[in-house]
Amino acid sequence: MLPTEKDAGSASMSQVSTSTERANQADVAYGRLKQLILDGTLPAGAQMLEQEAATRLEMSRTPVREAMVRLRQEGMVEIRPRHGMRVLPISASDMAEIYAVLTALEGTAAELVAQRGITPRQLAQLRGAVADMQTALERSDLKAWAAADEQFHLHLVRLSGNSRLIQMVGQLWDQAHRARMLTLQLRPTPSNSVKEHADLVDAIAAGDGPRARKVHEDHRRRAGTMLVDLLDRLGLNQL
Amino acid sequence: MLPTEKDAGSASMSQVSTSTERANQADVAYGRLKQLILDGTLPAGAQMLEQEAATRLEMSRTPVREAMVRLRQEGMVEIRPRHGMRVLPISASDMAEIYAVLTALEGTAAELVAQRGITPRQLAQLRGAVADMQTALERSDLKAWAAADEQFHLHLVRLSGNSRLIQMVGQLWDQAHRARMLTLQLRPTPSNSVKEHADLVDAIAAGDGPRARKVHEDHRRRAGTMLVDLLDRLGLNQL
DNA sequence: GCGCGCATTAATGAATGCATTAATTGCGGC
DNA sequence: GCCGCAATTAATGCATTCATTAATGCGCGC
Repeated sequence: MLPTEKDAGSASMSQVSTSTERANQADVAYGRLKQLILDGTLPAGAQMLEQEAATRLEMSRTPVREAMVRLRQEGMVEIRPRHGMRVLPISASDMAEIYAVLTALEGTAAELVAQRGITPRQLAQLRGAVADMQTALERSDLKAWAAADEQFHLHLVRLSGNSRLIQMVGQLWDQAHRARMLTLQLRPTPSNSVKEHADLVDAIAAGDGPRARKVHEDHRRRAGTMLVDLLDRLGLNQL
Repeated sequence: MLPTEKDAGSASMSQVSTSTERANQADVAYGRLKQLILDGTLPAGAQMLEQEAATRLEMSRTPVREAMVRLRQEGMVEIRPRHGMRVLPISASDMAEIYAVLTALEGTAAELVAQRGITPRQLAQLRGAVADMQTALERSDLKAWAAADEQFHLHLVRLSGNSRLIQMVGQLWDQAHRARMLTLQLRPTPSNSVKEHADLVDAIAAGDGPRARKVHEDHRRRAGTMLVDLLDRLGLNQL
């Protein structure tokens, strides 16, 4: 399940029907609603009734409801009878929670990748993403940096080969996505980013699982702490 | 969200309607179907059509379908058009995957608990579960041991206070539950179990986060390895 | 203006109906 | 008996309908 164009900008690993790749209406609704949330069209706290969504997506309420149930299970929305779905805001404490779990999961992913070993092509992919990050920073293009950063992490987690870990990480990314994008221009320049990622790639290339894990956990922990402090300092509680 | 009687034997943190605690039919269907899976009534590979489930649960297909979608998202079943839902079997490699993620998450939970500190009452709860495990082992009652073990882990993860971590761990527990129960009488006597859990409680009581994490990760890693080896050795691939 | 009670409205959960089509069955030919 | 094809059946996805009831609006009294 690779991201399609529909998922551009998102690390979501959408679940689709098992038997065929023909998208049913529920899948369409899920993808469309999720996109609205991830790209900020539906901001934190926004509500949308089943019938509104159905009208907007030009389908009946049945597939829309299924989509909303799925989004609820992913922690993206809450569903309140007579109020439809409401996009769950992300507070600083949510972010702390997300990053605590992400640190554990991605650290494990890094360790698994190092243990499994990595092909030259895969290594080139990771190094390529690091190079993209460097290029972006030289141009002071934070947006491109974020995209390259995301690409790096996506490759990394995928390489772990643990489907459950991949799914869970994807879910957390989606929950944090909007807040990360909204704070992108507010955060300090990630000047150590390139070095940290490169160190991780080195540890992986050396097959050093414990080191890869530590390097990556430290990286994720620092990023999380930075974001949480930023949200706290700016009093941003509903992103 | 505490386990209700309906969830006895399961660590599932079921998601219910937000606004009221009045269970709607979809919630009922979800709980009932999940119970059938967890208690082995619906074994690995078992299929159940929407209409069969609807008939059995004495409701229409609509809430049944929602329940199946939720179970699918939790990794408990797959849904194949015209074949209904099928209970996903757990293989040795699935178990390896589950335990790799559980080790990461529960290790983090242990660290969080130690960092947050713990009340005397909470400490007594954990020690109580350890004592229950000891009592069960003295009686060679593996079933009681498993229940006490599960209670310990449930307390531990809850005490982390990280709702996302709690939900994810619960999901993995549910996926592994049937396989763990089915192999309970096949596995070696968990003779180090009491000591390992007691060591963990000591680390937590001492507020030693890194130590708690390490003790618990080692514990979980060993348990996972033991189970995976057991499944491999016995050629059990569809539990 | 405010609060309360009643009437009305609308959103949902669930049931039902329908169109689509995958799966099964039956038949004929070899 | 086996295979292929056509007909039939049945499971699903989806749309529509209906009953329930929470939410809203309105009117009245203070």
